[in-house]
Amino acid sequence: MNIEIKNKNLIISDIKDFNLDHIFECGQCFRWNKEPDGSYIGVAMGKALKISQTASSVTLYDTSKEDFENIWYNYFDMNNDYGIIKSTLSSDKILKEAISYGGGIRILNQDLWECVVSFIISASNNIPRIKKIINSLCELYGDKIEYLGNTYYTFPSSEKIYSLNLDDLAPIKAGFRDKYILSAAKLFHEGMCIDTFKNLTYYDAKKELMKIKGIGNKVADCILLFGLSKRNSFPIDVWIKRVVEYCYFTSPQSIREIEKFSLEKFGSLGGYAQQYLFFYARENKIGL
DNA sequence: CACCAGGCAAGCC
DNA sequence: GGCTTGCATGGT
Repeated sequence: MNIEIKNKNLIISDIKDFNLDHIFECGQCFRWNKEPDGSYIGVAMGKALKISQTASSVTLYDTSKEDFENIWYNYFDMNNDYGIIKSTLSSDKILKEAISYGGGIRILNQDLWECVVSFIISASNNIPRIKKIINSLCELYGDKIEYLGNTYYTFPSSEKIYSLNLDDLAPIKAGFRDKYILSAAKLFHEGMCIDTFKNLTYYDAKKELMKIKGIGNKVADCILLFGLSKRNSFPIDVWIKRVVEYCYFTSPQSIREIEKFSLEKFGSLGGYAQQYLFFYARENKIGL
């Protein structure tokens, strides 16, 4: 990986296993949008960013070396060798096939609080509407950012949301999930934070997360994977259930069975496997 | 009109 | 433990 600054833009050359469409369309994040020119603009970790890619390089617009090193390097999981992960998973025929479509996926290291709220909103919902609800929440209660001549909004802090009530949240149209968002804000107000989970095992961290109303088995797994770097986590949603049943079984399976399957098959790489399979299924490569 | 969408909580057995 | 039902809202 090679870095240079040119006209305030930060350009990365010699970067492998990195594809913006794969990264942003594999269901792990909700605040990145594709522009007509193929670039993406999003807000994360309190910063706005436009990012584009050619065959040989990635450009982060109007971005300092400090922001790259302090924020985006870790956010895009650049200190992680996906070549090894992919070759290990490719010993499985199905995964090898899935990786041939989504080989540029990277698991983003996202903000814990944003993950908690975003995946509470994701329950029994569809991705376009999840994005819409989160965007409304940010426009209403986030902080303004000016970037490249446009206005963007940060994800509102837990304290900001703690100061709100159900009527305040009504405009974002979160439906029955609004009260769960407030319950999460209450626990964070009472001290829950990234350090709460620092030394916990996957299972204990999951139990802790599920103290929040609105966080069950699947939502907890998403937060563990994207917000707490628990890469063995294998979130099982309707898509993953379908693709696993279709590719590895001949009949419907319980969630328990699929969890057991993931643990035995993918082990500590479960999270990566889940992302490749999700992208594979969503891109409709197997007619699900 | 019914049915579904990255599920979950509560209530039942 | 596992199974069923109601839940807000918007799209097909």
